[in-house]
Amino acid sequence: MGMGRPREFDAETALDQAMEVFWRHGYEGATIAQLTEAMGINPPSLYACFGNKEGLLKAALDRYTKLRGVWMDEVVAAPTARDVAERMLMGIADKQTDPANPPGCLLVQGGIACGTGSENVPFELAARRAENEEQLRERFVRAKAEGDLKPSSDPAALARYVSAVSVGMGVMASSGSDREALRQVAIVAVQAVEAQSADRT
Amino acid sequence: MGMGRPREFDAETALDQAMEVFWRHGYEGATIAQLTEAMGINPPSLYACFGNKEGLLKAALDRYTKLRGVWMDEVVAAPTARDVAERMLMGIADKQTDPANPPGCLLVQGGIACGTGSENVPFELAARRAENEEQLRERFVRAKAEGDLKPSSDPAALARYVSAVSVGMGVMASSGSDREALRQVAIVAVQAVEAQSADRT
DNA sequence: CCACATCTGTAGTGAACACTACATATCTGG
DNA sequence: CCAGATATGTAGTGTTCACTACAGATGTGG
Repeated sequence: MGMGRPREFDAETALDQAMEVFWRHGYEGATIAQLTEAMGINPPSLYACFGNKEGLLKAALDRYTKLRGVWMDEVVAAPTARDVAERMLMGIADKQTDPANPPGCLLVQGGIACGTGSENVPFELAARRAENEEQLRERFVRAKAEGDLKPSSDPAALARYVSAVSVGMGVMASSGSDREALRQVAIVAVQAVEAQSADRT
Repeated sequence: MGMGRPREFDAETALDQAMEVFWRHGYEGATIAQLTEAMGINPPSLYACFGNKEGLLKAALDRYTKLRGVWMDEVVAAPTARDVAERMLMGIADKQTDPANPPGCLLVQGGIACGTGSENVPFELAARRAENEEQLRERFVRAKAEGDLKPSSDPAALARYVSAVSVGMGVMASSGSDREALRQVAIVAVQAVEAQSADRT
């Protein structure tokens, strides 16, 4: 029994191309024709490898969040809650306006609303965003335990807040806001975290 | 020359129904079949009255922003910049989780990304959001002139910030966050505006 | 070199979509 | 009551979509 004809394309490279298409056009806005052209393959290869359009999206999301996870680890490694927020939001301002990628964030741009048959795509994206928020929350819980955040502060609320600002910045970026505008938002946003921080002595 | 057969449906009532469909499913997710059913009319009546799907969206947006404008006037009537931000963000937390409407905000839920032939829809939505931001900006400029905001503050950046938080809350609401979660975000967010406010003497 | 398994390209499939032709119905002005 | 004008309901139109049948190509194990 032979092992069959080998695949002629690299799955990860193809995924990167697919990710960019979803990122730029959203889940429903991206067509199979656009995806296959960007990936340099034909539809049967796509379906053999990823199952269907939603399977391809999930694979692209896995890749996106994996790359993103490395960066998030650096973010939460900042010494204080305030620095975590600053590193996160200023980093997002830069990343979401990086000309190497489509503007905004795949987890937002990918789809807030979808039509019949794709209703679970928005929830899939929300679940990925929730992972980021959870990582922030744990970091802020630690910050509170360390006395970095005030005893009156609410780590979960802070994490939700930073996450909400990130998402808002993503929408702004996708609709044309430039890097400077996003940085201004980040700078203001950090001050709310600063207000929850214990005084330096 | 007669005036023709009169319309059998009320345009504003029909628009309210269409608005809800766009709000819940987004521009591309909403189908003409869903829209006509919700509006209680048939496709030819829709096209005779609104031109096409995009014309219907714009009419629905006009109605949405008109209703919203009344509320925004109340928001900017608050005595201080901090109170403006609080009234705005706490109000949004409530409005975006009002069971009488779909969750989130039509200006966000309507469409962040759209496919071929609808690329201008996201920009149309962004333009409407920009109107809100401009109204906030003018209010914050006044607050700075009145000494309510610190001389070092940047009214435009503050307005962008509040607008960004609003959008982020809209995305959260549409993906299942409850009222309490949004209120927590609002409470934290207001503290950034407070940090830009002059000390009360 | 042959049986078999997997991939690839061509060329479609049925379904859903936005939109409309057309006949009919209901109004106004004369 | 008639002519013109506009609205309505039925029943489509062509297009685009995600997805796939099929035949040929390319590999492995015996």
